[in-house]
Amino acid sequence: MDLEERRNMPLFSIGTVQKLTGLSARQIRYYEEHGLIQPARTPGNQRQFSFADVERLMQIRQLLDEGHNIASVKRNLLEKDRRPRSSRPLATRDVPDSEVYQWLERELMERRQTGEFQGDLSRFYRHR
DNA sequence: TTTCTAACA
DNA sequence: TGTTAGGA
Repeated sequence: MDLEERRNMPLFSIGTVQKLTGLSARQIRYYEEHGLIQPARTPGNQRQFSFADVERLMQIRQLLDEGHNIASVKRNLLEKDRRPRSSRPLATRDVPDSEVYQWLERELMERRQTGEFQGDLSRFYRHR
């Protein structure tokens, strides 16, 4: 199983992704309607998000925080999708999982400090 | 209990 | 975007 395979493996429910990204479930579903993300589905029709989906949603959140509207975010991401191997094959490197995990942890720590989490994820970290 | 779709005092 | 209804 290679890295890309792991990044695209469906693992999280919308509730988890909601906490991870700080976006509401409503927003997450809305972005899917607009083709910004395409999470997998369980046999029961429930969404299952991969690390790749979570990263993408975090990127959407970042753009939103920077003041972009949905249309702007949409253009930004669709543009990125249009040139996967064409204009960024040699320019882009594969991000190692270890780096992704570090990034995710940093994001989570920041939100925990700002009280964005209600302590439900605190068990994932050492209390010092 | 959580998530899903559809729709709007 | 929030929120609610009604079902899985």
